[in-house]
Amino acid sequence: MYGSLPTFSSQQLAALDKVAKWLKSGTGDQQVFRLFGFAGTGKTTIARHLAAELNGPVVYAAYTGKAAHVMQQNGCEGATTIHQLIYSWERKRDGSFLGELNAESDAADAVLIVVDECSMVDEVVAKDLMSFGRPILVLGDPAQLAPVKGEGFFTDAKPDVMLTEVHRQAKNSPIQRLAMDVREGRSLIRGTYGTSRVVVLDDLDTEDILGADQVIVGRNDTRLSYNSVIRESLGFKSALPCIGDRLVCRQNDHRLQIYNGGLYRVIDLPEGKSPHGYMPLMLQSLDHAGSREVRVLINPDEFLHPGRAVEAKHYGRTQHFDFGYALTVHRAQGSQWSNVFIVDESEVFRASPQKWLYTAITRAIDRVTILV
DNA sequence: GGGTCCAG
Repeated sequence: MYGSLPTFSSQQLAALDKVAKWLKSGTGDQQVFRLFGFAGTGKTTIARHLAAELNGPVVYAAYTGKAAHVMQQNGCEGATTIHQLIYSWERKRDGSFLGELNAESDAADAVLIVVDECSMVDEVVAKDLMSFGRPILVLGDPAQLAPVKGEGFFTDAKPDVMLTEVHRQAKNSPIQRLAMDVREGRSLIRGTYGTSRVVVLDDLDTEDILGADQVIVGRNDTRLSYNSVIRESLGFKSALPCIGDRLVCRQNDHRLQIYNGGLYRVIDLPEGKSPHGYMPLMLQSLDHAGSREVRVLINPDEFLHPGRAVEAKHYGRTQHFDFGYALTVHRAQGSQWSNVFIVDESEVFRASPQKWLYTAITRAIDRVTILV
């Protein structure tokens, strides 16, 4: 198997060594091992490599469906949401769901549980996961956004290992430097940094926005207005999804294997009647090339009246999407794109503006344009 | 004052 060994840096090798030592002898005293690192430092690669050497089942999980899906893409077999892993769900009379800890969970006899994007995990879920008494390796970036309510339970304590060398972008790339500036509290200065730019409205060209692989904003209001403006520029006339439109999924559907945060292109509007005026769409995933098409059913009302509450009986029968040209940083967390356009709304997030902007910038691999 | 997540 040596042929398939990834090339590790000395920092990564030291991390591997520490985690391996913990696994070998330390998990009785210390249930949780915190392997932290800035975005793109190779945390999952290390975890997967260690898992391959273990005798016994390793389970992979993340808080969000999207993060679990990204784990799968990175070779973490069977990665799932923590909710799917440890709870069993019962439907109550009013249509809501009651989750109970599932004693039969695969977590109960795992030799190791690996949790990615752990900055999003809150205290309740973290403690439920720990109640199985199995060793947990948590991966995360303490500089990224915490859950909306409360603190990140795992990122609230000191890391056991902190990876600092970024491999996602080229070393000392402009993106890395901009991200570091923000992380360390310096403010961004208007100008050009390689192919990346920090701009004000006057510097802006439509192509900066339309040419980006993803637009990232802070507020939902901004997201909706960017979505409309971009759709208008692209020539879409209808308020409903059209062939060629870019959509983001808003709720996991494990049966259809679509996940919240997943991006899709509308490739067909199949003819045919659906009950209640539901609208069938044929979609192609934009997150990985060559994936199969998926047929979903949407409720047009969710597009015609965004923000209006949807009746429960309708909700369960359809899938839930929104236009995906612009995303909030909160929903873009865990994803990455080559060329990202950011509308800097960090000042709105008063508790942690630098975490907001850092998370936004580190979504970009090759190029970022930041409108300040 | 602003952002989200999970469950069939």
